[in-house]
Amino acid sequence: MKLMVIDGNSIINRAFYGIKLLTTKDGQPTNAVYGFVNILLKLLEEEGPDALCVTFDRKAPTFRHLAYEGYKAQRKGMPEELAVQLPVLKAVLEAMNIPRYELDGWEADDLIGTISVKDTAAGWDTVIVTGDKDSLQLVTDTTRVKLVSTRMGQTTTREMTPQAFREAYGFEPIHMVDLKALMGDTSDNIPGVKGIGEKTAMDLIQRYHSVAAIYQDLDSVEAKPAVLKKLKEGADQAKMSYDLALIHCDAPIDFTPQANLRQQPNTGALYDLFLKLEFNKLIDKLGLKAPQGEAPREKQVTGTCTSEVVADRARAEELLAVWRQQDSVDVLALPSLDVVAVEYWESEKDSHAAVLMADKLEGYNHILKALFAPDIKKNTHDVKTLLSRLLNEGIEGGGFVFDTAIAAYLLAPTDGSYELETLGMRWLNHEFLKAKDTYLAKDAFTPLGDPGKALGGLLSHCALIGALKDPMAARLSELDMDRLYYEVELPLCPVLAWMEHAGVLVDRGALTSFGEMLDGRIQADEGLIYELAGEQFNINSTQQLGKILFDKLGLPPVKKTKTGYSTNAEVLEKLRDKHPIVEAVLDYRQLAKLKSTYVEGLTKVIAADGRIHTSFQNTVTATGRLSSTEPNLQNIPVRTELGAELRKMFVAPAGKMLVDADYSQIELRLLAHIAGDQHMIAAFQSGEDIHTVTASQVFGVAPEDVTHEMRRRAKAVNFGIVYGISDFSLAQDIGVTRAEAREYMEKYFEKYSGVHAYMTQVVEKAKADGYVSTLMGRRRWLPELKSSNFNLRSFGERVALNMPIQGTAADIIKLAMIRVADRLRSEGLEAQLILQVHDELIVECPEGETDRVKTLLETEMEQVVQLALPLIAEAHAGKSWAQAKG
DNA sequence: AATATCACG
DNA sequence: ACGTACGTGATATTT
Repeated sequence: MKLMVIDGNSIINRAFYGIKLLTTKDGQPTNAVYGFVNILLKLLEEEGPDALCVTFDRKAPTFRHLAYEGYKAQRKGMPEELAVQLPVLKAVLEAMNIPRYELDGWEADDLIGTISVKDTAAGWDTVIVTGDKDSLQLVTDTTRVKLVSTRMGQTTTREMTPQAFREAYGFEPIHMVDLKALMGDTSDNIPGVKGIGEKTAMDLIQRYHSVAAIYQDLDSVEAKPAVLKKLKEGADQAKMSYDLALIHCDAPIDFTPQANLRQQPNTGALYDLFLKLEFNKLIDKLGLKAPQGEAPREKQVTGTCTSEVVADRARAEELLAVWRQQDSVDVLALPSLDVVAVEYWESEKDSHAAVLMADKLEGYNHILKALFAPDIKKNTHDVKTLLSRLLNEGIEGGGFVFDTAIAAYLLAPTDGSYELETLGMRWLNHEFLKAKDTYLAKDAFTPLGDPGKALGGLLSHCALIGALKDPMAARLSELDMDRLYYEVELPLCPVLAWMEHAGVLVDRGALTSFGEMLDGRIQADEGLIYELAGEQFNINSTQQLGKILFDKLGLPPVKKTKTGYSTNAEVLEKLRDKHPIVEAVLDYRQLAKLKSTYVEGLTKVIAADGRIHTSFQNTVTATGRLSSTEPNLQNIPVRTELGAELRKMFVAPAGKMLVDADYSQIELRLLAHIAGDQHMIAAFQSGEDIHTVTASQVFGVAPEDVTHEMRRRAKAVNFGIVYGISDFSLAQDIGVTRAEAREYMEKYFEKYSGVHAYMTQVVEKAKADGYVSTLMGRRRWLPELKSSNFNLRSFGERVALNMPIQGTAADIIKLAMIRVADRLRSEGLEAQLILQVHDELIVECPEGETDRVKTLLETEMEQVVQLALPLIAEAHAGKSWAQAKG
């Protein structure tokens, strides 16, 4: 029979430091508990013990840095985020019916020792699970130690049996105490003998086995005179350290292994706990169910839902008429649009769902057109994607009044994914089938799949949209995001869908020949690099490149990454003069990037119409910006001459033009406005170049005497401020000393005192409120600000500075897009918005509309909001993106 | 799946 | 004393 005893404090510590900080949606940290439970489950599977228990420290401080207050024995220096998780872990253990041992005045180690001794006496084997090496002294033929370490979420264990121990240390496990007595252990506050380190101590214990043996006849000990002297002087320290290191196996606890036999967990209690902790994966993995007796909202969500598969045209028309009378109906469609579920609520409780299927309905396309017309008000999940797909089928959808995906995004913009089943869990405490297992499964609605199950999933998710709408809408109102939601985010969706549908024309031939030119130059670089390196290798492998540059050619490594040498452009730039290969690698890198990411990447996604149709993501960024995927058209090169060539490949079709309008310095202007800084506002109102004005202030010279270098540095300061800069990073960025950088910043804050005041005030307010927000009320929650981790907290502070600015710029251009699209349409222009690049809009229009479009863009972009200073947008037209960029 | 790099605002 | 700028996405390599 086998008992597993876990060192609770040690393992929760390892879990805490080994797993990145996780929190629930209200900011409660959970990573240590999560890690502990996972380690526990893994070990149970690995060992399959017959009995199981966990021990915890309750020991008064031995030394200075341990604090003690009643039962809450807590190491001083134990971060708050970890301390609050201890009681949670204990509650989880209780729900799992795992016995716990803790005793005032005793450390977890002592309890473990006592338990292992009693275990052995009872004829049981013991497995000790801990992260600390102290317990190794307990290893015997019947007691093993599993040493656990957790890094980057990965847990590894090392098994210590007597043999393994002897191989590792060269003496018996019991003499671990003696080793510690000599060498000490800072983490446990064991002083050891002054001046004796690991090497000397190991050597002594390997030869003499114990402290007692060494001190019994110190004169006969063979060692360097210096060591002997230290031993002699440290006799008291050795004795005391021995006592400290020795695990006491006589704790007064009532223990029999039989009392710790494995028990089934209390699944109801565990479910409740894990739900609160948002351990949804664990709930799934353990197959936990809600406790009996309360069926949370189940009735309301799925209980009285009747459903039908619409079989004929007449019935469809009948339903369409009913839906037109509803305040709103819930709609959920497959990506193919071949199956669409529509549900409406006949009363508070009763809902009816209809399923439209392409292969069961004549005139299906016509019915979809009617359903998605504006006179039927609809709620759905991810309306932008739906509208985009509808456009591909020739249907212009409208009448969408609520989108659960966008609502979830505005309420928690850092969550990253907003799957319906996850929202169901978060908002309704109810577990739903997963989309991927049902209606989005492979072959879901074909006989190859499980059509019944697919339909069930689709209907429950459709009903879920309806159930989520009210609580989410209420929350949006509560947080003052009504206008942002209903007047910005929702109306932007059709605009984005149209942009995706329109796409941008690409000159495939030009792209191909550009690629061929690159190929030639890449091969030349390759040859040169191999020759200079004296061998062939994979230049794309940073590891192989590092070996060549720093090992073989002996260049000085500038920086390390966690896997080896850093070889990034910043490093290579510093090594440019040291060896001709460096320049060749830099050139190769640039060319390879252009070839693989842009020439090849873009060629792959040119559609049949010769155009590229990106996807704009509107529920991704933490600040409210859009992002662009498959392909990303928001990072097409422009900064280098060669890269900018690519923009010549984005063209207007015959008879049309591209018009590109971008905001001038929108983020700095917003900083001036939000901070209410009179000097910066005045600087912008004067119409002078802002970086030159800043340079003249910081360097104390007249604007006309500002040199190119001064302007460059001032520009870096301006940008840095928006990002929450430090003098260190500014110095690094512009290549001056830290002191100089600090001086620039001081001068800057002297002049722009409003900006300085804003920077301190916004962080303070964020700490008090727990969030920051933009001009239009977009929020980002900042639990990081409460962290005891300096880096994390500092990050939170920088985000608090930056998000209101970047986010307000995002709000503004989104509203501008809606206005521009509205006006283009209402004025009967053929012009079409096709791209957005954060502060830049691109329109394709007939040549004859060019001037009107330029003016329209500039006006709408500038007039979106009235600030304490003007917003400036400038438009240019051309036959290609390169030309239109101005 | 994680890491390093580099393209953009 | 800490460790060092905000927000994205794609590619290639390595595990």
